[in-house]
Amino acid sequence: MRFSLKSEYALRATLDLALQASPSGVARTSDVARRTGAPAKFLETVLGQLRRAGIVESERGARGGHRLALPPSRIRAGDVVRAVEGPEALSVRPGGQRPPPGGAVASTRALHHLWTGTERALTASLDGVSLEDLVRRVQEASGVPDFSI
Amino acid sequence: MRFSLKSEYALRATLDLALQASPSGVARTSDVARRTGAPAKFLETVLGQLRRAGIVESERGARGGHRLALPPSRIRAGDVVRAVEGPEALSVRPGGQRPPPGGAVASTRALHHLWTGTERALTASLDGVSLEDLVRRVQEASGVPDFSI
DNA sequence: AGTATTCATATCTGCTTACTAGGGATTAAA
DNA sequence: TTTAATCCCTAGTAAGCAGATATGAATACT
Repeated sequence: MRFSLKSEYALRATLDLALQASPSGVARTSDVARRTGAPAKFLETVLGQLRRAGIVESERGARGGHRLALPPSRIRAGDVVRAVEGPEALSVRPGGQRPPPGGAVASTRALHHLWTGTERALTASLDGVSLEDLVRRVQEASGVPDFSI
Repeated sequence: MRFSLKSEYALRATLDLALQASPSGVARTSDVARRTGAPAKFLETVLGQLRRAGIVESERGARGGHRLALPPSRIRAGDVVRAVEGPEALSVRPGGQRPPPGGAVASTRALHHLWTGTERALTASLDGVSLEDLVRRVQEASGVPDFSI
């Protein structure tokens, strides 16, 4: 049930762009890659997905790069994850949209609620945190060691 | 981020055993398989994992089969999932136990909180529902069509 | 023109999921 | 003793996903 590293890279990258925060400036993929620890070539495709999702925007050519397309307060962690993992990223229900096998109607229906509740909990957790919240966390953490982990 | 069908089968199977509820009786794997829609041979290994986890117990030989090893009120959905998927089943943090790449310390730490909170939400959701709750749901559902889906 | 950068697509290796198949050993009821 | 069942192990397979890597085209600054 792990999220993929791709989600982690996407979150680190958007958080990195939020922290750089030169308002009109863009950051090169290679720099973001270095700062976030993501493989540069892999991050390139990740940033492409984020762009097509409208979360970042890019400038091409020499001096090109990426910047956030929205204020950090309007980008939720869930948005970033869905952008790179697809709209079903937060669906936990096993087997996808497969129809339940004939005999198991009653128990399948009872379990339906379980999965729905789980999905809601997951969504609430990731959509309850914005990039702005994460930026604040990073700023609070610098200088003040965090022992609450 | 889906749970595997194995988890679904394990939950259907334990729920099935809870519903059969002939107190000292056991149910054959083939019968459970038929009622839950799980492939019989696959379910055999699933029930083996549940037995080794202490959630079901078995009797061998003719007239053998499985029954719950605990009262339904003491078996949580999360227990069943962990039994078949391993103790890390509810960890969502990407990349497993890999140490964070050097450059990304600040953002990695901020994201650590995000994943921890998400994990807590997931765990709370699955450990907040017992087999007894699910049995009640099934019983309420029989006769009373459920439109809250 | 030359260089730096993003953009698009394709490819690759290894791992996991969800099975299917088969068979031998053990246990217990009839 | 026969039969019915769990237990345990091996093996294989088709499909998809994870985590990259490769190549080249398009674009823009100098």
